[in-house]
Amino acid sequence: MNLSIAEENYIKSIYKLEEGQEAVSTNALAYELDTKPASVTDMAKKLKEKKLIAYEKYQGINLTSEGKKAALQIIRRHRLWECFLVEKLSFSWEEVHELAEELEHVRSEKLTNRLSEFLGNPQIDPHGDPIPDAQGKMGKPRVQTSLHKSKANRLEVMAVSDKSTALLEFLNTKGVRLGTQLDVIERYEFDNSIEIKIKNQPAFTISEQVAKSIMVKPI
Amino acid sequence: MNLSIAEENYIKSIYKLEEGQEAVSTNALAYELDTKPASVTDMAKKLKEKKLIAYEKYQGINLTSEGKKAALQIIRRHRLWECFLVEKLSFSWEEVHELAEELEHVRSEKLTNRLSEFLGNPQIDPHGDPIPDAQGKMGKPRVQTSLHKSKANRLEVMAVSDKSTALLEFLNTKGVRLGTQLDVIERYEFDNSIEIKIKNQPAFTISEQVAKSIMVKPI
DNA sequence: AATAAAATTTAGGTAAATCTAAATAATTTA
DNA sequence: TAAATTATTTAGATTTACCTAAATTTTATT
Ligand SMILES: [Mn+2]
Ligand SMILES: [Mn+2]
Ligand SMILES: [Mn+2]
Ligand SMILES: [Mn+2]
Repeated sequence: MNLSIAEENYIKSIYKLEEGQEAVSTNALAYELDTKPASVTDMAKKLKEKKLIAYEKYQGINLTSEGKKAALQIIRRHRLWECFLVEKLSFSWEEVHELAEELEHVRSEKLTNRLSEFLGNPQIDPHGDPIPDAQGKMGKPRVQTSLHKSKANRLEVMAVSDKSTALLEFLNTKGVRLGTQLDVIERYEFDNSIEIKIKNQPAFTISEQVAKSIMVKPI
Repeated sequence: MNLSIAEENYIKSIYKLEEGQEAVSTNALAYELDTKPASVTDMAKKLKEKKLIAYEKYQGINLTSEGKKAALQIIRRHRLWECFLVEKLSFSWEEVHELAEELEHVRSEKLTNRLSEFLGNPQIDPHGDPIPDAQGKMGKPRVQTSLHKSKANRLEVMAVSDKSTALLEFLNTKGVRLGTQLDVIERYEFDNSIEIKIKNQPAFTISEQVAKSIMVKPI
């Protein structure tokens, strides 16, 4: 199955949006890919033709097992390149997503596997996301609780689900990175903002949106 | 100037074919890019519009200085990725050209310069070709003599100008690599084949075509 | 259940990068 | 130099991946 770059980007986005949901809507996919719903409908027909998705008019989209396999390969490449950029080329975690967005489209199993080996077969990427292995098997995300939902108050940062440069830069300035331990000082009901504190640093408040992006586990 | 992948491939090929020639012909470029002359004419109009080439109907193509600058950036990326693949991921010299053909299109100066640094700012790639620096300055190829033209008989292999997998694999089996020293045993006039010998190995004969691809310097 | 609103699809484009076949220009050969 | 050959360009399609505007279907709201 030879996929174009556009097709790969669709497959990857469908995989991401499918998580938890029963089907991916045309509008959601258009928003995720920064394109128009009409374009999504066009592509849906093509991907159905290629048996990568299940799709019926007005019924939303699901990956077939073929499609899932393809998605996992793309995600594997994306996350390995992110590791490479951070660990070997000293990029910061907010810089690597965009570059990996292009590097992920170089389709060579040999390259992918050699890269993985070169990096010591890493299990998680710079944002805390698990990396599928050569067979496409991916460890469950180690945490499924966001700081927003978490009940506990002594927490460790395990992953960041929003990869936007702006958010990751914000977290940099606040000293929040993977492995950071923090205490919840206060949860404000009226806007769901949270005041948190990292040892030896002044406390600060984050919005609901930020709290939803920070994945944590209780210490 | 934002170039598409197709435009970058054209620019790179024009740069390559321009060497020595006064202008690049439509047919030569079509052959190099494995496309049709009519497509080349179309693209020539577009690249002229973008001021990357000088082009008049029936007069052939030349890069402008803008175009040359672009070409050198692409070549820099191509050759740095080839180095990476060979030196860090243990690829063999015949495997890297195709992969670099894709990796070269990831346009990020920061990535390119970090990669160069990571590799120790290499000056030549795995095929013996010089790597342009960040400013686009490239050392003259260290040798311009092919084994075919060379007069001397004790020679060192400095580069291989044909990057086809088949030729490079052939050279592997014969023990010819960068730095290999060899003696010319005999030059056969009737077909321009050459019998050569590498120390401690049986002599063997190469065709004119192969001899033209091996760049050498006298020891 | 009827109507309004929202989501999705269809119809009919466009732009990029190709192609084939035909026309034209340049070059070579006789 | 006229004819033949070769090189190049033009004309007219095709495919991919988009788009806008209009039509249709689904879902939510009276
Ligand atoms: Mn991508
Ligand atoms: Mn990531
Ligand atoms: Mn290329
Ligand atoms: Mn090379």
